[in-house]
Amino acid sequence: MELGSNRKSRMISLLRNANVRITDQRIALLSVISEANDHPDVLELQKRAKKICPSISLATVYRTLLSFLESGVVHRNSFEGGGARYEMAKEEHHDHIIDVDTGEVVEFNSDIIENLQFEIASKMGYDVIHHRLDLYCRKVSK
Amino acid sequence: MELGSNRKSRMISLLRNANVRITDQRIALLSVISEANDHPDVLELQKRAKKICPSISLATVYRTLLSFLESGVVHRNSFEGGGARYEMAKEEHHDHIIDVDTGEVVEFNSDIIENLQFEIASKMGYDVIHHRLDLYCRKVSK
DNA sequence: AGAATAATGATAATCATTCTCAAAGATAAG
DNA sequence: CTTATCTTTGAGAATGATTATCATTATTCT
Repeated sequence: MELGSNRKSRMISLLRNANVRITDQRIALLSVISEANDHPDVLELQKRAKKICPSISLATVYRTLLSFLESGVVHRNSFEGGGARYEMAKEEHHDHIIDVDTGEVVEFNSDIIENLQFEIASKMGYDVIHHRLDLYCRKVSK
Repeated sequence: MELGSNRKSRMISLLRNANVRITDQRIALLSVISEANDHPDVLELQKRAKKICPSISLATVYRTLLSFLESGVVHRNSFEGGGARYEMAKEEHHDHIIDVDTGEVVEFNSDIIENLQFEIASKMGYDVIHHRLDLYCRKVSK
């Protein structure tokens, strides 16, 4: 599979900003993550990246995800059962509903909850560095 | 170390309720967990249980924790970094503040947040099966 | 282009956890 | 209290996810 040169140059400039070398595997992975609207795990990301860069190894996927994580480009979600799942970092924080039957993930956010968290932590003498709210749910049978 | 017979018989009756055979390792583990007011991991639990039942193996700790988990006697917390940490199940749900510097865990609860969660899930067509809210925090430097 | 430096692929190592199975222990019936 | 039955245990192997190692290859700088 070929990557549109428009998309490709967007990936390259993102990588330049992150101050890392431009490689085919990084372009492929970044492209795949930014294209995804689900929350794929490492194996799924490798599978998708291979369509663009067939040689990409699992080690490189892990390494690259870690560096993306550290530079704040992606977020890592460690839900119960199975490995970590990744998504593009977004401006506003959000939380997750995980469908316990299908593994599907949907996002939501609540400023009220968010503010209550900071209030509670503050009252107890803490600054919140980061936080996670996961709702393991089942679809309501109508 | 010897277990007071008072404590011991309390453990035994808890185990009888759970409908499992009474063994020294189960008595030891249950005693250690119900005594703990921190959130120990598996290795720490084995270490503490060994003081009461020196022969207890890691496999048995894992197995027993799983059975306690399934019968609802304990809760398992999978915080970031490191293995799962356990605590006695309590009547009311609570959430956790994890000190990112020390690993120390403190509990809190907020009915308002709790209710908002259910409301949000419901609005999106889901029933909440279980949920977790973890605040990774740092102590405010005064 | 060539030297310097960083990234890659393959695989070994690590860590947490679960599985396997023979031996030991607990429970139930006589 | 002894035997027969069925469960649990301990030791170590197996698994799954992730990270480390290292020689080879690719990227960047001059």
